[in-house]
Amino acid sequence: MKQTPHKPTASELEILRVLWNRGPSTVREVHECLSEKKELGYTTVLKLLQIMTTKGTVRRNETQRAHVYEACLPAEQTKQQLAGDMLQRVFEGSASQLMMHALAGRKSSREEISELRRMLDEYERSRR
Amino acid sequence: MKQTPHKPTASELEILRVLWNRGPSTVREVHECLSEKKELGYTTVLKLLQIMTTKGTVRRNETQRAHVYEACLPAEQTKQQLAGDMLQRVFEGSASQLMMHALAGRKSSREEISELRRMLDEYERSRR
DNA sequence: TAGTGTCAACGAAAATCTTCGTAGAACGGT
DNA sequence: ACCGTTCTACGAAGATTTTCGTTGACACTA
Repeated sequence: MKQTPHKPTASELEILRVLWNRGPSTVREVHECLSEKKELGYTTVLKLLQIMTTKGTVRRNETQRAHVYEACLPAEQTKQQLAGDMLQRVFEGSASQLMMHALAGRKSSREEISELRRMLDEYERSRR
Repeated sequence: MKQTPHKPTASELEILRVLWNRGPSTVREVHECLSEKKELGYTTVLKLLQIMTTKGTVRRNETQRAHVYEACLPAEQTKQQLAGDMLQRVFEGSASQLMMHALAGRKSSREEISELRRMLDEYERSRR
């Protein structure tokens, strides 16, 4: 048994995002949500959710006929894990490197920049 | 034929990092470099490099008996692609979200914070 | 209660990734 | 010319991911 949370695959992440946005949902609900963006079979979503259940990524409530799925971990925690993982694997732990490459190749508004500064201030304040 | 560069897998990324650090290298050199960190067969590295060659991730010079491999794209470009990809897939394009999650769960030095500020200044300056 | 639609379970195919073993070519020394 | 070493090429096994089709349970309704 692995105790550390599994790193979600690309497809799993799409499903997690739906669950984080909508809260606990049935397969049908998740499927409808994803179908808006891309073609995808109902049973494909079902299977993914079943696999994620065995992995412990999501849990389900079976009291209703249509089982209700829910992410085990809050969005914050998983996102943090993903960002931290990339930070290490790609940028050798340098957050400024990560930011620089994330900002490069996209037009960031002045608002975005000030938002980043504000977050830095806040982080620094809370972090002492 | 896909024109857009392939997103490297985890193993491919490890190899790319060696090539970026060392510059053009033979299989043996890459293998020795990776072996320091983890157990890995020589032919495994060879195979990976052969696959990456067909994918167009690396190119090789065959004039020597031991072929010399080299990354096709500079580190900057690939890292930027990876960071941008995560930015979209995980953080819906919000750079400040990405930054906060990257910083969370690790003790960042004051130097790192000022480095981030400096980087923002520079980005803003160049960006006008 | 027979028909229609919804649902989970199962299995399985196809694609991709990861890892090596083996065979055979090329080379360097004796 | 022969032997051991260093290489590449080939193939293949096992794991994981992604995608569905099919089946049978369940439930609503006419």
